[in-house]
Amino acid sequence: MTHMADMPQHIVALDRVFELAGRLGDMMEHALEERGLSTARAEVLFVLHQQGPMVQRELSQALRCTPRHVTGLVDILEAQGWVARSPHPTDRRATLVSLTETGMKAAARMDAERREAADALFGDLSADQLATFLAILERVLARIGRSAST
Amino acid sequence: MTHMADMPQHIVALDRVFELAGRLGDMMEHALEERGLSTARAEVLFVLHQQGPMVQRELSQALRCTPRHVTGLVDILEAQGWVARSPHPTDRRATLVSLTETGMKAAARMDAERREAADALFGDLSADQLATFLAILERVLARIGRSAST
DNA sequence: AGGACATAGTGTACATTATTCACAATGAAA
DNA sequence: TTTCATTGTGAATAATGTACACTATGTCCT
Repeated sequence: MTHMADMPQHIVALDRVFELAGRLGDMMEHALEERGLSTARAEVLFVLHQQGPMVQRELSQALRCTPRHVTGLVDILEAQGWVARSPHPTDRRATLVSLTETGMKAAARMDAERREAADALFGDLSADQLATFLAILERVLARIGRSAST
Repeated sequence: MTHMADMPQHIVALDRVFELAGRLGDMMEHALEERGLSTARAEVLFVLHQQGPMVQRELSQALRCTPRHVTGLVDILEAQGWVARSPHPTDRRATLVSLTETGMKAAARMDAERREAADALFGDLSADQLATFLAILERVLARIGRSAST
């Protein structure tokens, strides 16, 4: 049974990245579920807030899930009043999904909270430290080839 | 519509942590599913490899899931030959779960691959860079209070 | 010893998330 | 117009994980 002390720092770093992401993810999930949102449904709001109204097909590509799943997500979000479906102006097959007033406010609010969280976590680091941290992240990401999430 | 350039570095850092963890998680998941393992089931092997044979109740605590779920996970892992159930020597209610020879080899192999991956990702960083990176991760983790995963 | 109470594992039922496949309605191209 | 592609959705299914009830034990208390 090996003890922590033997661990090369690379592995510790890898573990810590997972641990941090896991904990942050849990916190996010918990915060979202208090508003009746799942991660996937919140992501819909996020994408719509960032990129504006969108056809379901585009949503499915942005979320990397099946069009069928988008139907389900939008069903719930619509029933809860976060988004609204409207007919596409030129293509009568397609459905345009846009944020309602409520959805817009919620998305803006969540975005603000995200910024606050980032500030609370990293805000007191020196510019140098943050730059190093970020540079390493970018470097590692580049190494594994970042195709996802643009 | 704001552009990337406006983003404070804190937020970029937060995003990159998620992006990195997400991509690494996807890679892990993909590697695991080639061996017929899900993340949860692989975690069972991981825990057993780290801490030795264990009663299902302990597994449920280590994995932070319900005892009922452990039953299901062990059912599959046992059917596939990764682990074996044996009666607890003193407590006849409990079931001891241990790695089979196959499971042991697989776990050792996966552990080695994890180390290789960590080395491939962080191996060429200077000691200073790695130390800074790690220090920031630890600091941020400490800030949000690390109760999970020991 | 006997009884009260906690604990370990599992059957049954269920919720959630996400996928595949088939299909109707519509668009686009020949 | 005929053909083919595309959009969204119904129906069925798979994977994960939970809650609750129940049996078989262990433990503790007089």
